Amino acid sequence: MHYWLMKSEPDEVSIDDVLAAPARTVPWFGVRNYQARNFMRDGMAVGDLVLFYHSSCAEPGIAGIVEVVSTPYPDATQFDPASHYYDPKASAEQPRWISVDVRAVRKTRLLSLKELRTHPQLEQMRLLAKGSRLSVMPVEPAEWRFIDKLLSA
DNA sequence: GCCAACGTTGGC
DNA sequence: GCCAACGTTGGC
Repeated sequence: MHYWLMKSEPDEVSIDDVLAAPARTVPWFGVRNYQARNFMRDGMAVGDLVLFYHSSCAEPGIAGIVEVVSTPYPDATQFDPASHYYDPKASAEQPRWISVDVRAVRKTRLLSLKELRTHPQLEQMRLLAKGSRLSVMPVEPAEWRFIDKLLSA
């Protein structure tokens, strides 16, 4: 059982969109960074819990919790020339990028980036590291427990 | 729109 | 394999 944080632009896919999807489940597609991909490919398992983070928006922060409900499979958008995420170097025989399906567990209050930065207990969070741009990253169990407490309070 | 930080590309 | 140029991310 591992904990993760994944970033999504709410204009593309928000926590409300996940809640509104059939079976509250959506494919997580569009990851185009090798480090993020490797976390998904090598580290994620069905049942892992994920902080759903809204990025590139007015109030960036944690907006919900989702759960990994599939093993990794090829991201379909890499094969689609019409897609923003098309990758001409990927082929069906040699896919380069993967997706996992995630299901909404719950929407939370918005725990903003600003608030996250105020807690010394979270100083070491990868998300808060200078220059951190990963869209998929692990969360330490102690960090998860602390954040879970903040979200329940 | 700015810009810091980081990743990728491609010539050599 | 180096590294300059370029592209992207993402907060502000």
